[in-house]
Amino acid sequence: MARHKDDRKQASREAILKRAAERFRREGIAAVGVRPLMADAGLTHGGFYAHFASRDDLVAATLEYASEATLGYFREALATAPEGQKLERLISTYLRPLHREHMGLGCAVSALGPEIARQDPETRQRFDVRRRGLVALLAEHLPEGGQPEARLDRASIVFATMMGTLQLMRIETDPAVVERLVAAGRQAALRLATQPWPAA
Amino acid sequence: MARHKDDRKQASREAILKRAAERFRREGIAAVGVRPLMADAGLTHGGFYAHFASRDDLVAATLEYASEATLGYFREALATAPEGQKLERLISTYLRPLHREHMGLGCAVSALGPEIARQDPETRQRFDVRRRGLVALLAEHLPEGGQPEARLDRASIVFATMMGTLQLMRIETDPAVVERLVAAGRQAALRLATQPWPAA
DNA sequence: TGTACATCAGTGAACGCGCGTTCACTGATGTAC
DNA sequence: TGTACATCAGTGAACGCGCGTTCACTGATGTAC
Repeated sequence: MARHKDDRKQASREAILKRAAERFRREGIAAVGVRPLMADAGLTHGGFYAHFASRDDLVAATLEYASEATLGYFREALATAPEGQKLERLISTYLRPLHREHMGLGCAVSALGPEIARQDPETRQRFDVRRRGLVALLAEHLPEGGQPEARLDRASIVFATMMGTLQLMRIETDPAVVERLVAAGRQAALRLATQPWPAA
Repeated sequence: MARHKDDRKQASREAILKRAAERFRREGIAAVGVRPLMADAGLTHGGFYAHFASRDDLVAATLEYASEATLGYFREALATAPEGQKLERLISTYLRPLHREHMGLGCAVSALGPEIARQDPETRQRFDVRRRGLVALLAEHLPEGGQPEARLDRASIVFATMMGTLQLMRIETDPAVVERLVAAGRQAALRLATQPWPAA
């Protein structure tokens, strides 16, 4: 059994993924090269291919890794929220100034949405499993009633509202407008989540 | 007077901007080089610097150009809509399957949001003038009443909802889900735009 | 109208550089006896 | 326990390539007389 060896290899892989997840989100997928990334992880570039088949393979793995981490973060935020305030907690955790600033540690869709849309369908599907996880988390805390599919649609739109608002906050340069966007976005998300949803 | 000469130069500049606006939106800003872009415009790469001080200068000019075009497109769509249906027209023009497919010709925020957020403040501000134009267009067709600032905040959130939904539609690979997102997104945008907006 | 000259958008070779990927190697660790 | 051997993550030089930018040039157009 080569247990310790495998552990060390796994630790290197984790280090690479962690740095990639942060830098891709902060600088954009296209802006981060294999060499600087490996240097960040304390390795040299040649070793990269012991962990990933190609840079594209890394991109897919990193999108999974980042969204898995975000999902975990929101699960934790929910766990510490008092009953009856879970939805509000979810919304105000997502839509806050801190999330605007720390692009490298936040929601991958808000940091990379269009770049993800340009990936091949397989990569998008692997990623989308986690995004659906976050939407499902939202759906669980919507008021009860309605068909499950309709609840998921609704949760998707609440997510779209928060995510879209966060992106606008990041483009905006005026701090006063950013604050107004946070407030208006939270309110809108809460309204969409809780108010009756008429038939189309 | 070197009128004709200036006209020709202006035509070249336009050709470059037009191709850049399309390719940046479709492939991402970082993915399009000066050389292939100039070839697309029927020129060789050396001439680029007769028109732009640098690639960054082109990026800023292109973002203005693309968003100006989108703004014009929506103004036209509004002009042909019957009175009383302008808001619906605006929403269903933005949020439709065609817009999902033609990333290269659509809203720059939906195609490049996070990449725009990474530009320097000056570029973002130049761009934001046009984005505000689109939001103002929305604000004009919100139900009357309320303070102008509050109306703009509201219009911004309606825009964020549509834009966020469009991005999710582009990540989604299942056509059935895409259709559900269009329907739910339109409904949510309309609700946010027309229903009473309680104080925060 | 015809000729000499000036302008300058556009050309394409060349610059240094970083990219993704390959590959012969090294050296620490784990296995066999 | 001690020694010989196998494994394989990690190293770093090298590959061909495209990048943004510069620059000496060309050649079509516009001006001057």
